[in-house]
Amino acid sequence: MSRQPTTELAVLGALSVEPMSGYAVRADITGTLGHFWSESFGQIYPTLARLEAEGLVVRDAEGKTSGSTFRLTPTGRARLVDLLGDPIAPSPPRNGTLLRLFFGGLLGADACVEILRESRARAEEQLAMLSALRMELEAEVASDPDARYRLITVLAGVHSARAAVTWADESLALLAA
Amino acid sequence: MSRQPTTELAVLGALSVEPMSGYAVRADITGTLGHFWSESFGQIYPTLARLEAEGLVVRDAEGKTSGSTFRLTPTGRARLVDLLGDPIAPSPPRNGTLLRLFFGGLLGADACVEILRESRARAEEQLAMLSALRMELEAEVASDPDARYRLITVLAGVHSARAAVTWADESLALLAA
DNA sequence: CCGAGCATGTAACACGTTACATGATTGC
DNA sequence: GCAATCATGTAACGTGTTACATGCTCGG
Repeated sequence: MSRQPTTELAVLGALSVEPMSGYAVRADITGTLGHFWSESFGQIYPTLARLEAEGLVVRDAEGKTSGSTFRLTPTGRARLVDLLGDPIAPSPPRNGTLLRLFFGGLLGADACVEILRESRARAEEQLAMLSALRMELEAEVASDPDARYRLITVLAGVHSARAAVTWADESLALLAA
Repeated sequence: MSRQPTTELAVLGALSVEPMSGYAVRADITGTLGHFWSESFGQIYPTLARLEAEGLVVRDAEGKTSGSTFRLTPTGRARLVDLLGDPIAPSPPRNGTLLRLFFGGLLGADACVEILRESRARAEEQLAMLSALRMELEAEVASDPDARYRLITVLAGVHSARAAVTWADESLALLAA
């Protein structure tokens, strides 16, 4: 495996919006990309250090008061565009819920019903949250065409959550029959 | 992290259907659970060795002719049911395609359209494959009620693929506007 | 006899999380 | 003053993949 710079991509992407501290990068990623991406500090700080060493970001140290602010260099921005151009190998699927349901015969119908109900509830929550986000973004698109890209990622979540709800319902009906 | 025995679960599950070699376990997982699970040899063989040491599986060595066959012991089966009972922590989401699209403004609309078209094509393929599987399983359910559980996992894939197709279409329309 | 597929395993590596350690700043 | 949050980092660990090494068997 010739190295898959997904964390690097996420970090550079976050910094492309505006310069910020490592801590803020993490907050930004959990907040804004939260429904389809995640990073931990243990990844972010080493990555930032490496990016700094490679000249893709610079650190504006503000004395010793608060932490430093990382800013994308022109090289860094170019690198980001490069990375966005490369296709990302899809990660092998690993869905623990489906794995359990597949062997549902050993577990019993009641337990499976429970699993499905939980899945449905989680999906419904997601759906509500993302639907709200979707409306916000749809309003934003009028003034900022680039908001469409953010809207697209939210739409993916909406469709996926909706599918999960109808799947759970259909499956529950199947087990009830 | 108190250890997440997902591989163990998958291996025990595969062996619960019928005894087989490690090689066959891998083939079974890629074939039958392929659309929502994956394991590599590097995981399977060490796991089998450990399970054997713990007395959860036994190895029926057939001389030196072909490889050995692994069989679930009663303890192993009990352990499988145990594992199926435990809730599985959902893995943090990491969707590379959405990550790229989120920063689509830097990449350009044409490239994003290309990404969406590819996603759509992949989803359509999946949909065709799983729809066929679905029909097979629906026929099977009449004679074997336990086939419902396998059907449920296929339905999940069908719904998810369908959602992916409509999402891609909607997003393409958004970028065309 | 030779190549394809069956079969088993190991070693190196990549990736990611959790837990820990440490300290500054800010609002109550 | 104290708690919460901002901020930076490291170390240990778990988990998973890829690549390599090795040998058998069976059909053509």
